[in-house]
Amino acid sequence: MDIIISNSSNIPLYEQVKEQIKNKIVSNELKTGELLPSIRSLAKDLRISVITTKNAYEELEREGYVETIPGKGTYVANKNKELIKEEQLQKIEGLIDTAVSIAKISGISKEEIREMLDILFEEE
Amino acid sequence: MDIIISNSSNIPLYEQVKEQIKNKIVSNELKTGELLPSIRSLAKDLRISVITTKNAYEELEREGYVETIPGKGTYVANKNKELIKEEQLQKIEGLIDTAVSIAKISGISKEEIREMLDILFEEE
DNA sequence: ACAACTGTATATAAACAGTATACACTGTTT
DNA sequence: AAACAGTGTATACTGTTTATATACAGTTGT
Repeated sequence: MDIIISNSSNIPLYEQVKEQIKNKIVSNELKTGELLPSIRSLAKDLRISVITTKNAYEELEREGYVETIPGKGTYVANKNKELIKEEQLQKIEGLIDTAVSIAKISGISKEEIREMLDILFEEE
Repeated sequence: MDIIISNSSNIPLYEQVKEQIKNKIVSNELKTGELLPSIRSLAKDLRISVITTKNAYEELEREGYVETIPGKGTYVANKNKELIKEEQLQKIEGLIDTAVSIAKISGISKEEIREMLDILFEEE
């Protein structure tokens, strides 16, 4: 499982792991029913503690993205695809909303943001 | 000074205070040389500790937004306006960038984001 | 000098992030 | 059935971050 974590980031390790796995589920790179790497092997890969990977998996389970069976492993859950898209839309709306707030405060125009959007959408 | 803080937010108190004061400086609601409320009076207003308001002011000073003189008070610093705008632009670019990343992962189109941008820009 | 205001320093408590290690469950191999 | 090698779980500990109370020190006007 290719996950890249940064120790110098201000984002907690378990959250970096959580987000990247969530992304793989949302993008369908990880499909429903698929077995995730064990917390141990993932921890060894990333050179972090077993407990940290466990925390990541626990949060994913709390949010309904995975299901874990003691002694067996952790599997991608059958989460409603429409619900997932709705969550992503809301996340984006939140980001755009703060961006707009900042723009208004500092007198930045809508066109400047539009340009950023155009450029960033092509680039990646 | 009207600042609204939420105890239930996941954002630390000192950071909520810091951001809102920074916004007032960026929007020129607080002008260069102006005296901020004392850490004590602000703490009393917001019903938080003196140390917490002090932490907020310290960070603002570290970022060059204010200057504080022991025994006298804390004043809005004469920070380069162009530099401030540059910082705000970068902050917005970061937000749009993550929004675009999420959109690409979950198959959300540029048009959907554009619509959000239009709506949010009119609303507020 | 004193009173009333400023910011500062020290010590403490609680929550959070990350860890190591010992424990318990599941499945396979013998 | 016993042994083993894999899975997740629970406990206990360390260091950092967030927030606090309280005692200290500088500035100003009377």
